Amino acid sequence: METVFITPKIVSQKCRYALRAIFELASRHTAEAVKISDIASSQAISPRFLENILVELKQAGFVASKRGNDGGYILTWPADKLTVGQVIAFIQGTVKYNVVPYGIDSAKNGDYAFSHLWQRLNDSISGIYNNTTFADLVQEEAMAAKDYVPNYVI
Amino acid sequence: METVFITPKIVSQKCRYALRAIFELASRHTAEAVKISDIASSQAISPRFLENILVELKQAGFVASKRGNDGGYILTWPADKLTVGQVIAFIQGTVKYNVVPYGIDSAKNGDYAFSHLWQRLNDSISGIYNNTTFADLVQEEAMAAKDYVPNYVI
DNA sequence: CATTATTCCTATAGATTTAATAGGATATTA
DNA sequence: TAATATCCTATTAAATCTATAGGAATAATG
Repeated sequence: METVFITPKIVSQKCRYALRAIFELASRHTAEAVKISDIASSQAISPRFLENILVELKQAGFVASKRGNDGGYILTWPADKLTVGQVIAFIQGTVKYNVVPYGIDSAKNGDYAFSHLWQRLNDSISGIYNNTTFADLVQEEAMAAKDYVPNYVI
Repeated sequence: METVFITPKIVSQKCRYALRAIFELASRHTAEAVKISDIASSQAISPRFLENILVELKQAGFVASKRGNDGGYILTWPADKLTVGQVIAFIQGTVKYNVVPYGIDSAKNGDYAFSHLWQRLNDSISGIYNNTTFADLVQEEAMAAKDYVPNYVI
């Protein structure tokens, strides 16, 4: 039940909230806008903090908003086309790294070996991020929560 | 030459210094103790900062030290038995995570799907960390720097 | 048109983490 | 005993992260 993670905080709290918010929108297969307060309460996020996050997600084009009485947020992407990697990269940003090419004397002892290690690590993480869509997550959650009924043909 | 990493600071500066210090010890195939100042200059690390790091690495048992005039540090592990994962876990610490088991209604919508995602991510990262030894890194660096001559049998 | 409910924008505060420095104690060798 | 190096503890400066807050803009409703 308890797993030890070798990598603390690979994804920030803010980023996890962003993912949860989009997940929440994706899991409600409705055309109606969902209010911040609804997302906040069902995902246990501070409403005021979530507000800022949603504004950012809107500026990135992941969600659209409607103001006023029946306001709220909707997902602008099809859930099976939006990956967690896109959201994570937007919220946490990316880092540019110099990868030392093979066959060249590197400046410091270890530059090549370590840059290659970090690159392999990055490729592995990116592979997971970019191949996980919100549709995947929603489907997985539905199956786990047992409210998934497979399409048997009788 | 420049690669974009989706995960900023997956390994802290301090941790990278620790890895570099051990790499430096591993790459010098000598029984003599290596001084902090030597490691610091060849790896471009602040000597005073490195000092603290090496004391920690000693307490973890990765290195041993000798004080006084001919003092310095030596590696206590065989380089092909020590992985980067062991060092990273010690320096950065680990995080315990609740993994929601399959088939149970989770407390919040998404708990299962996300905990599974984080677990896959952790497994992937751990796989790389725990299968990369310092001997691997030293060999890779030697090949890249072109001072590696393969053992051709003529 | 006023009211109400909602998102939007900007600023800021508090806490934590990280990176680095510093002083002096301790040990080893010559 | 002098010189050189590691050892231990404390501290600081900067950056980052999390969260809160005030008030502006917008939309629906009666």
